[in-house]
Formats: sequence, structure tokens, C-alpha cells
Amino acid sequence: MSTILIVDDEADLASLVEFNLKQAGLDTAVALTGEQALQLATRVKPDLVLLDLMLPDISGRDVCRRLRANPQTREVPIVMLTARGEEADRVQGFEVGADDYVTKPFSPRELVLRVKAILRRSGGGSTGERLVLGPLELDLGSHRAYVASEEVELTALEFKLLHHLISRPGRVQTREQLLSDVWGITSPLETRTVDTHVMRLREKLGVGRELVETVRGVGYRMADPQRPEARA
Amino acid sequence: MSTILIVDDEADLASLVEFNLKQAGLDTAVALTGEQALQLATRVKPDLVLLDLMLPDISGRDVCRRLRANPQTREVPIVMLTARGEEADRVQGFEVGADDYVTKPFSPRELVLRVKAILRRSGGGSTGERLVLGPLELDLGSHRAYVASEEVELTALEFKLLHHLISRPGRVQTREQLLSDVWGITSPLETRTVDTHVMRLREKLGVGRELVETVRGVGYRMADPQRPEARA
DNA sequence: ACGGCACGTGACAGCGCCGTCACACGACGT
DNA sequence: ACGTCGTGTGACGGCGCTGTCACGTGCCGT
Repeated sequence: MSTILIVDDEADLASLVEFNLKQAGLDTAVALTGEQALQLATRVKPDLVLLDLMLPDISGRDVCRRLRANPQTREVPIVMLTARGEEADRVQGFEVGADDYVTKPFSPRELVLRVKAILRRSGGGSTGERLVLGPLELDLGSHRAYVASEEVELTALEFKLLHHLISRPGRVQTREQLLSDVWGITSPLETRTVDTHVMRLREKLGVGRELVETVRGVGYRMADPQRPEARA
Repeated sequence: MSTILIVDDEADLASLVEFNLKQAGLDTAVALTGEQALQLATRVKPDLVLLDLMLPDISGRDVCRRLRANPQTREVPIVMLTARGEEADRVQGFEVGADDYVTKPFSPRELVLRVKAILRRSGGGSTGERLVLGPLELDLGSHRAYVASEEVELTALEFKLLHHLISRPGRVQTREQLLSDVWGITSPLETRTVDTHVMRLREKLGVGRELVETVRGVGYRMADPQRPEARA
């Protein structure tokens, strides 16, 4: 399942787009400012970025440039949104590395179409990728999880949670971050819910606390066998 | 080498497309009218048809239907071209069995990409290919399906769905992906429709859930017989 | 040692997902 | 015109998933 990062400071427009993308079976994350977008882009590793040109802090073009400058986000396709359909804007958009360009007003349907077309072109998002950490193994394509080459049955949510943790080995994730990234940006949930799911995950994985570590007062993190303690 | 039949009465557009397809290493044939297209289709046996919706004599939809009605050309993938991106057109296009849909104006590059994607998807040519997975067997040429060497009668849609699933064994397909890939890019269908057809498929195949697995909260996948942990 | 707080854990209720059935509608052949 | 077949959709029920609460437990500072 692909994740789309929506960057727009017009809340109603953003939520409209978010709704339609979700209906189309895509995951979404929303950023209201350019800085927030750059932060989220490295956190949630989106498969595509929907980027408004007009942002309150930095311009969409600069966001675009900085996304391209970061090796982590260099490959992410970018679709620009703009109020004016001027040729000049179009050219500028493509110059900084946008993959497509949609002018307002646009129909949500059309936007979804373009997004899907670009996703397909860029390989369709998650393509049978495999994540490994110690005895743990995640197959994104088949949506299967293994511990020591033995399959464990996880629910969709557990898989997503583990996927999120395992892609950031050694990095502490607060409960709020996890709620925001795994559950979605608008989830009025108790932070303790995370605890329960971490518990269930540990139980199913069998290997318990050695892999999913508790950082008291902060959150959770995956053990990083490569660099046991050294991290900031 | 695959051959593409271009059907369009706008000579300049057709030659532009032709040029780009040839550059991409594909053979081409051009028809200016619908009747000509139907004649050529049986003569050159193209591997894909690029079909404009607006033709001087008969409508592109009728051409589509008649291509589908002829056993000789039934299997040929069809990509529709249209000036308007109206939803109504889109739906009509898919109803008559188009495999993809491109709205003008389009970039030649994108068109070539789509054509190649569809060619790849349809098996790269029209040679009675056979797909096997466990007790299941699909004969693409004769459009027949077998379970344990016993023929099962599938409808066109069921066959297409099974074909799509079986060519990606072990990979989870979301309902949205299936709707998009089997039904067409933006079919405005309920995702529950997929459930019903999967059920009918399981029913006809007899082997039930062991082959077509449900991944709760995600989608469906075919069982993969070989061990996934065997990895380089 | 003690108390407070953060976390682990089990139980439980609600609900969302999915299988299944029945029906409507359109296309097509007779 | 009629019947048949293929297909999409709504309804319904069951069951698994999930969020929350309550309580137990361990950790840490004082």
C-alpha cells in the first residue's frame, strides 16, 4: 500500500484530497507547512508527495529542491499543485524536478488518477521489498512476517506498526509519533493503546523485549544489532 | 517484436505516436477508420490496439466491441484515446473491454510507457502461454482454466481476475488494485464487488480458500507454493 | 524502604471487515 | 419479446480485530 504525503496549508482542500485518496486505497499523511513536510517526508517515507506551490513558510519549489537534495527522499515522485496554470509556473515546476503538475481547481477524481498513474510508472509503490532485522523478516509484497524463518500471523495493524518500527532501527518512537504515523494523523486515541499493541506484537513475535525495547518515559524502539547503543 | 495498431483519423497525431512507438522498438500499423481497423486487426494480428474514441465512420466503442467479438482478436489489449476526460466516457470505455485509457493531450513518453506496461502485463505477445500454480492451470491462448486437469468454466471477468492474481503469486493485491488493474483504471465500483467475484471464483475452483487467500484488512493473494524464505 | 509513576497484561465490549445470499439490471442470443 | 447469462450492489450475520479500562508489577527518585 502506498503512502501519499499531502502538503497544503488550506485545511479543507487538504482534507478533501485526503478523503479521496483514502477512498482510492492509499495511505495519507498531511503537512501544513513546508518545514513540516520535510520532516514528515523522512519520517513516513511517502511513495509520492502532493505539493502545493503556495505555502506559509517556504515556497513549494524550495521544498521540492530540498526533497531532491536529501538522498532519503530523492527518488520520491512529486506532484505540484498550483492555483495558476501559467506556462511559466509549469516550466519552473518541472525544472525543480516535479513529476506532474495539477492546476486548481481540479477534480479530486482526476487528481487520484494522476497520482495512481505516477505511482504505477514509478513501480507501483511497495514492490515485494523485504525488510530484515536480526531474526525478524518482513515481506511487504506478500504482507507476511517471519521470526527465525518461521511465519507469524500478524493483523494489518500489527504489521504496519512493526513495519514502521523496523524501518527505523535503534530510533526511539514516542507514542504520539506512532499514533500519528501508524494510525494516521487524525486519531483521537489514547496513547496507552500503543502499549497494548506493542504487547501483542511482542507476544506474537515470541522474542519479546529483546527486539522491541521500551524506553521508559519516552516510547519504543527496535533493537539495533549493528550499533548497540551509539545513537542520538 | 510486438506490433501496435494505431487507429486514429488525425494523421499528424497518429504519425507522432507512430514515430515514438518505433523509437521504442515497436512495430506499428495505422488505420484511419474503424472499418479499416477491423480489417487490419485480423491481417496483422497486432499485440495491442491504440484506439481513438472519435472516428469518422463507426465509434471507437463499437470497434472495441467487434474486436472482442472476433475470436481472432479477442485477446488483444486495447488502449482507448479520447479528447475528453469525462467520467462517462471512461466508464463506457471500460465497459466495452478497454484495458487502459489515455486522455488527450498526452505526452508521447507516457503513452509509450503505458503501452509497454500493458504489453508486459499481457505476457509480451500472443502465444498460447500457460500459467500454472499448484493444481491450477490457465491457458491464455484458449482462455480456459483447469483445476487438477479438469476444466472449469469461468466468465471473462473471472478469468481476468484469476489471471491477474495468479501472475503475482504470494503478492497481496488490495481491492483497489484489483479494481484498477482488472476492471480498469478508475472504475467507480464498490470495493465489495471484488469480494463477490473472489467468492464466485473460489466456488468455481472448488479448492476454496487454500489457493485464494484473504489478508484481512488488506486484500487478497494467491498462495505461493515455494518457500518464501529461500532467498539469496 | 517507600511511594509514585510508567508500563505490562488480561478482560471485554463495540464495530468494522468479510463471506454469503438475493436481487436488479443490462447485454445478448433465440 | 422473452429468457438466460454475466455482473454490480445492498443486506445481513458472524467473527476477528481493536480500543479502553482496570489492575498488577517493576522501575526510579527521594
